[in-house]
Amino acid sequence: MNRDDILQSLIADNLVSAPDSARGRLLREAARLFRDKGYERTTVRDLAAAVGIQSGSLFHHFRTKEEILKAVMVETIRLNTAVMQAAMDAADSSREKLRALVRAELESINGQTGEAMAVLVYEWRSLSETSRAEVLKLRDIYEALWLEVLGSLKDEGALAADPFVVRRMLMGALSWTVTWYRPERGGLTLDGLTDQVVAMLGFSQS
Amino acid sequence: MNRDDILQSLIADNLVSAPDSARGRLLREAARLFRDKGYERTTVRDLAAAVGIQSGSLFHHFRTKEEILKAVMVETIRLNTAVMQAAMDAADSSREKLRALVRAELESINGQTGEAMAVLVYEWRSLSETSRAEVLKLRDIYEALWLEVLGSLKDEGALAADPFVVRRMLMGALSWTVTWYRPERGGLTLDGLTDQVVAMLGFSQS
DNA sequence: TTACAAACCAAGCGCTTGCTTGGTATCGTC
DNA sequence: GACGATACCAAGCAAGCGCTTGGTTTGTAA
Repeated sequence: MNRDDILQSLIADNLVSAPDSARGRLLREAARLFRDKGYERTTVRDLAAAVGIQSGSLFHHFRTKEEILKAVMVETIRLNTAVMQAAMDAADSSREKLRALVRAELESINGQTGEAMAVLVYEWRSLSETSRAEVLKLRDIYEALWLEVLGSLKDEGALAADPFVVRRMLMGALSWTVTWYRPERGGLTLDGLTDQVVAMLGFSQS
Repeated sequence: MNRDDILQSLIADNLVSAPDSARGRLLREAARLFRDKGYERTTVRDLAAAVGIQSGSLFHHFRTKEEILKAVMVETIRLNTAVMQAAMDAADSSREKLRALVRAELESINGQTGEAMAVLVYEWRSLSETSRAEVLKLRDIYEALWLEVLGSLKDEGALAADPFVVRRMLMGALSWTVTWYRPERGGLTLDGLTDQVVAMLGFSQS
């Protein structure tokens, strides 16, 4: 099951919006604007202009501006959790599973969902208390995948540090790539970057 | 030369403001507010109230709100560059230097300058183009320290991955600790966390 | 063709924002 | 004790903000 099949299945279950729907297009533009200018600096007029409607018309689709931010985050987490689950299932050994997770997360961050992932990392403070709790709950599922694999590696003696700490460190390190990694202008491919991360952790390549 | 001596010397050179001066107190409160609510969500009225003056009076000390943000960032970088330089100089081997840098950066992020460090990481988008260039230039000096040590480790065969990539990954990982590391409620001390990071990189403790 | 809901527009309201202005204490200095 | 600089207050302005409103167009299905 590849990335596109997963997306289609999530769309069918109404868990994420189709990219070519009105809602999907707005969320994509919103993610881009939120990442580039920040949530607060992005006005509802900016958002409306990006999809070619009047600012007031936005509120036919979403009740508040914050609801747009929340939707960007929720749909992104849903998609990426599913993608990473699939990537993990496809791998056999713990080492390969780790590599698959790293690779998948780098792809999420630096690929098509990159804008939304950056929003997820940098704009959580702009969420209301209740929305934040909702998003955090979804992220816990995501997090559990990592802890499972890192726990196995620890048990196998392949990992020296604490799985919990390593997961957090990796999350920071991988998220941060969005600020500097530019695959288009530079020799380092996504696979190459994955190799570097795995090597950094002291795992030789499989 | 300890942290306090370094601070005093920087104050004497007018490179950072004294913590008990009017300017210093404002910058400290600003860092706290910017971290907690974000730069955009923090109003000049919030800032003024935090130091007990009227909002208009702020503009006697700073020309614009953005100048406050920039000052927070610039002074923080100056202090931390000096602290890390000292930490590095005090260590002998490359491995010890790396440990000293990790430990010093974790202390910057999770200690007294933690609020300002978080601002540095999360609020750079709120800077104007020109201010951003200025701040980035200062950060390059900071960055060079790391590359020096990581380069040595690579030459010694102690590091498998590319120093440049490792530095970026470490920067992300260490910065990210600000979102989850809570020394006050949990067994992990700063030294313990430093151990974990060094272990994660495959270096045994010295 | 009719009926009705979804999608959108044009206009603007009420409020908050960063910042300005004119004036007033407070202070060290000669 | 007069003076100038520094630090501050009280009031408010112009602009921009999220969001509302009343009405019009578009799409869909009987």
